[in-house]
Amino acid sequence: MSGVAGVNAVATGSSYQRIYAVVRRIPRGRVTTYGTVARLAGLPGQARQVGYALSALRDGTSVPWHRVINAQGRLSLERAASGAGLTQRMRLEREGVVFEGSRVSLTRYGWRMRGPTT
DNA sequence: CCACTGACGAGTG
DNA sequence: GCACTCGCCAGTG
Repeated sequence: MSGVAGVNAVATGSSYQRIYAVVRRIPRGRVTTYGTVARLAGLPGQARQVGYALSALRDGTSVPWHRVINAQGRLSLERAASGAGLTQRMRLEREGVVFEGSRVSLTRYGWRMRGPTT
């Protein structure tokens, strides 16, 4: 089971738990970028690590991973052949998030809006 | 130890 | 909007 280190790291003091803790704080109907999660988790500049941590999650997790998208406002999983991107989009739309084509307006749905005032 | 890859980000042309 | 480069960290061969 050492597929991916940290899957069970929930019991240890890994950075993973910090990342999950931040993701759990994302309000419903709102989205956040990997970079933001990384920064709030105390791992500035390690957006990649966030994606790595989220990839370790499995079905049935209590972490709302679908609210985490990339800085382009697009789903990093949209390219995934597993079809996970569709699941993510479906869950977001169900929370009221509207897609503009294949993109979400971070200015409007981004958590902790730092964009210009609409 | 080195090379490659990966749910990323920011900068440049 | 798209393609390319560099930076970051961890896992794997």
